[in-house]
Amino acid sequence: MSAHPVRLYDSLRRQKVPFQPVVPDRVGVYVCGPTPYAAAHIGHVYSAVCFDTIRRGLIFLGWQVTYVRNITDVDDKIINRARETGQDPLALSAHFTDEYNADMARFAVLPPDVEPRVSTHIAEIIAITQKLVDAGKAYVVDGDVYFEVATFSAYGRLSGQSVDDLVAGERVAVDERKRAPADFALWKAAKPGEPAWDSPWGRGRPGWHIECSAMSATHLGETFDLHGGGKDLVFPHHENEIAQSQGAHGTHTFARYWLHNGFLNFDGEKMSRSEGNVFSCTQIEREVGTEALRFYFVSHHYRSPIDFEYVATRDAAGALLDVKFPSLEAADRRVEYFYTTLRRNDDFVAQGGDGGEGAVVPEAEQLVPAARDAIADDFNAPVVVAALGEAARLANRLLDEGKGVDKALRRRSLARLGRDLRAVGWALGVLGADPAAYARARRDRLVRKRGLDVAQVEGLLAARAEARKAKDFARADALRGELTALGVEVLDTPGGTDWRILDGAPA
RNA sequence: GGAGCCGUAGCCAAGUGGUAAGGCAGUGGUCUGCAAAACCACCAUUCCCCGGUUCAAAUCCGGGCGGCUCCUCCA
Repeated sequence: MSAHPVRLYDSLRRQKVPFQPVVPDRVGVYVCGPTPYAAAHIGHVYSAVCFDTIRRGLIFLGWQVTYVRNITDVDDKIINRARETGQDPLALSAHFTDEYNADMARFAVLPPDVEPRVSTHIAEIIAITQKLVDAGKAYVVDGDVYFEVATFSAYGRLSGQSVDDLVAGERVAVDERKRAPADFALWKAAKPGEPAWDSPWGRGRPGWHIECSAMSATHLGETFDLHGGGKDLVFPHHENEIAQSQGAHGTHTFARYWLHNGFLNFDGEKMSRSEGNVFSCTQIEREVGTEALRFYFVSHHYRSPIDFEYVATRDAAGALLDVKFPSLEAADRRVEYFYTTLRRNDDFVAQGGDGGEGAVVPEAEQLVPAARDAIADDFNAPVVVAALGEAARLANRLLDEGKGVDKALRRRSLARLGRDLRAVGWALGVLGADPAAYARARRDRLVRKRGLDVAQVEGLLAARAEARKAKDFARADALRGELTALGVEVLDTPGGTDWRILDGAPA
């Protein structure tokens, strides 16, 4: 089976274009990963989820994907943090790398096929730097090596900047030793206490940017398919990568398509520690569950910025007491709907079979092609989410109204819908859990948040069951009222009475 | 100062030339001892404003207004 064709928005061309791979049916993807110097926050999650969803989408469409996501483990931020805490910089970044990967796994982000680190690619970085020096595109000053931007005429094409404007807008003090203000470091001479390696220019360490040129060439080749990253990386990081890579390897090499995800904003403001809107992965998991965040993210197109809603309760001094995420709670309810549907569907198929081979109702065949079309059109995940909703509604309708439909046809259709909901869910990184496990985890989380006494709830439920059995509906309703006051919703089903936490109930 | 993005119903959000997906909330209904869940129906003559191009514009062009981002090693 050959891969389904894809159209994608290329940041460099600034338009949607048909994707042409270097090698048929294969895609090499390089995504700029984290610089691990502190715990990951939901901004990291958004970036990781955007490209994970693109990766899953490509796989769903039949492409053989090689996914490379680097770790920048040698960097000023890491060195500074290590100095503050008295740790070894590489040990510190290794620690936060492990934490980062564990955090991303919670949000169903697949591990990369290759996860290269700066510290293990020093030789490759030196080699490409040497190539640039030899070609007269970089120069050495006091053990530093700088890329000379003037040697690359296309500089600024990706970001829409002109070199002259960059000089005019320069806000940081210009290093007088550089030939031009826009020139940037490929290699930095060692300073005391910093990690350093031997090089032809003396001991030192790589500058920022060069590692991605070296590592992408090493693992994907000098020309590869897709390069991704956050919009903030367009300038200078990606611009510099292009200049370095093409300077070293030739003009028409490097990434054939550039993908950039939008940023997360918070009530119109940028995320920052001082605003108190840097939310951790653990905090999200505790408040709304990880799948709610993933579902919320894939309900937006990856290129659009997300204005992230939160409601903070603060004390008189302005310190944060509590944070709520209403839009994530809504996403969690929607996720619950899908799992409830899957659970009903699973039970139905498990009890009476899948109807064997044969046709299904026509609407039940629409989910996969609809998802395929949406993914193939610049990875339009929100449209896939809509298609999932249509399919779940159809499943519920078939489950509700069996009469008038051929028995085996109905079973086949439902079995098909159950499979396809999961397959398409996989493409978005959602609906991968066991429905019962999801329901349990959700209830446990809400019980914990509300500080509910489960034994008390179960006692009231038992009493109500007695009353109902005795047809004492007045008493049953009174008990329901008590449970409602506790924030518990009682669900009478043919299979018995279940309960859940009432949404919006007092904490 | 330079570069770029965005403005679609009460809210969230697709749609980039062919006559407004989907979700939340809301209203009515089916079902139910009562509920909930689920399902059905209704819910933008219109896409920030003003011009223009076109047989046709939310989509293209010009001009406003409003919000945001990058140029600060922040994902």
